Amino acid sequence: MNKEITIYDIAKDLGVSPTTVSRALNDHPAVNTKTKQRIFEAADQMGYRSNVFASNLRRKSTNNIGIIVPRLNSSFQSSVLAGMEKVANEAGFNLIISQSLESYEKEKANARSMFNSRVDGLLVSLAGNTEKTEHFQAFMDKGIPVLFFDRVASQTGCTGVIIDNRQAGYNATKHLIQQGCKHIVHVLGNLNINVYAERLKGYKYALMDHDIAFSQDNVIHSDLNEEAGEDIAKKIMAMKPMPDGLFVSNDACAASCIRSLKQAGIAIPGDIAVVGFNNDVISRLIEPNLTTTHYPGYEMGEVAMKNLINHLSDSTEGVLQNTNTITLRSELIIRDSSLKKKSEA
Amino acid sequence: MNKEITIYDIAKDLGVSPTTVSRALNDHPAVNTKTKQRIFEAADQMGYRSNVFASNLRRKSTNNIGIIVPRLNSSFQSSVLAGMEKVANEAGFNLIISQSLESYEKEKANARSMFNSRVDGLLVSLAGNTEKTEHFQAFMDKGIPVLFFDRVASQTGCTGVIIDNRQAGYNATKHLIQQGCKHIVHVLGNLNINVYAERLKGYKYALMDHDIAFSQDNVIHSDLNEEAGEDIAKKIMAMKPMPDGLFVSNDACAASCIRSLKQAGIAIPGDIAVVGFNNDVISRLIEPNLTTTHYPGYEMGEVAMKNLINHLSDSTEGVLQNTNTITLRSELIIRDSSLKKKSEA
DNA sequence: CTGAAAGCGCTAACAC
DNA sequence: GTGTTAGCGCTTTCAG
Repeated sequence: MNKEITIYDIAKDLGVSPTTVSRALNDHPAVNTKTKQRIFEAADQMGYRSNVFASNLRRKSTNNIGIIVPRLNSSFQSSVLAGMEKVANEAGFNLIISQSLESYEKEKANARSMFNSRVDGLLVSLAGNTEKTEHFQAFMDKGIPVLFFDRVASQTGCTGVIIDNRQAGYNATKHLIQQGCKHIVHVLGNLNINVYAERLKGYKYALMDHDIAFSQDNVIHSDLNEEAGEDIAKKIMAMKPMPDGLFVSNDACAASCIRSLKQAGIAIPGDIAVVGFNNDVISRLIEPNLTTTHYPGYEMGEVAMKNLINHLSDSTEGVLQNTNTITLRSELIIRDSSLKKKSEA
Repeated sequence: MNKEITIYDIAKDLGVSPTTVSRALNDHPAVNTKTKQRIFEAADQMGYRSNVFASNLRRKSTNNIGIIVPRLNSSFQSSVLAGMEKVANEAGFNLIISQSLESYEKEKANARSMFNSRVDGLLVSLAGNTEKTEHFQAFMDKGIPVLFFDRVASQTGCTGVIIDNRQAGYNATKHLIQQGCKHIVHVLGNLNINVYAERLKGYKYALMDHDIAFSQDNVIHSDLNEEAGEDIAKKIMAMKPMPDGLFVSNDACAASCIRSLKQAGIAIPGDIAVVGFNNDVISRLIEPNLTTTHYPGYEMGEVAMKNLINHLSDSTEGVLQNTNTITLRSELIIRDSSLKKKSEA
């Protein structure tokens, strides 16, 4: 393993001081263009690579941004990550990514590790059972920006990038009502997660605004995964007056639910109109095509990362901190799975 | 922003030397248990956090592993990442992740950046248009292990974790033949990518072994995404004797293709039997359910990461380098989309 | 425009 | 079992 070459080697070789080399390599303006040129060439030719640690150690800043997501293998989350990576990469930041697997304990451990790795900023989408956010306090105390996306913590003073889940839930429900549904079941995930809690509110409000009584019996809690779809279908078929509308907080689950219902001979949307959430690929392929809410994952990633990086590079620290919430546009996409009437909503 | 506290502070506070503190914190055996205890308590109470850079600078090793994938927002890749993250996290490594967006140039830039970040090891799934692998030479020269997964470079001496794509292609094709198909079209991606090249070989061999003539006209090159499915459907319907079998190298694309064909009134599998690849969620939801090859993404991630970490911790450097290829089991999952006969293959 | 010198916080010899 | 010392490679005053 041949030895790493340092700015000292270059300096010696060229008969200048290490300081000058350092400055040249960092494109400092106060260095003669010619000297710079020579230094760059030498560095290149000698196979020099900067030692990030020495530099970090001195500057007390990494170029690393930490990201904690509930799961990496989720189509929504991976879109978000893709958007984040693009922006970060272009701005010269590295991404350190970890997953909480929906566990508060793991999230805490990951946050700790990010903290020790001295990330310049942190982007978080909270785990399902996270209730407190003390594990991010250390970051705030040190002035390291923490920004939440999608699954946000409202208590903290941190910025969050979200969609208006309440409105989206409202719109989805209203659409079903307008299609003539009177008895609408809502399937959702952990209510601890703002996303589901808000959609539920939207669902309730929409019912209320259209004089339909809300009943806890029409709310089904679920893991919202593929397997859960079957259970949900069973539950629905077991309901005494079978519902005529179904609003599931996730496309994959809605799709698997539709499959089970169809297998049992129930017509979609004839017997039950179904609305999903996320606008996953699957919503366009299942039959009938699934009405859903377009959820801009990639853009959310871009916006969150841009915002974080702005915070970092903004010398007037804290000024932008006032931005509390950035809400992205989401949109109900109406397809066949919910169209009982020919007229669109 | 309050000052960071260091081992010196702890040392002073406790009247011991920084060395002892350092040793204690690293759980060095040659430190009195009592002293250790005291140091841990002090560290905890003073809010100490280790400075990774100083440590890295000294030790000349990070605990970072770099990962370069073609795209983050791919269901297969995100499964792989999830598997990798799990293993790495448990072993105390951080993941620095970037995407090449299928571009050789970006892959090169990302590799360079990983190199400068001094990752301890690198995991790569190659971009579509990557033909040379010189950009990883720097790693090899420095003895930094590079391990490829899924999309591997055969030329290098690096280990690769893959599935037997040729065999999988062979099995898929053979299955179609056994279902009575005589005219089978194969849809694939960039032939530059081993994965597609190998599957094509498998397809050819299967035809040959069953005395069906191979024709270039039956091979369709595609981006294999959702939109491409429609084009493919058009192309197929335009073929003079319409094919009776279709082997698409990706589920999402196969599914969208099935949808288009069905819309045009073509019966699946009656008129055309279809086989996909990947065992994506979608294969279980499309109608008819899609015959496909189970592609163990999560396991691939786990295996690749475990292997890399073994390389790293193995003091007998290079010994395990001899492992050239690790092949995971993949398996044809037969569903309705290809079942022309009642008897299974 | 350039350089000398100090130090970021940690660890690894080497001593005791 | 503990301490002394030196130095990892860089950046940053401060002084020319």
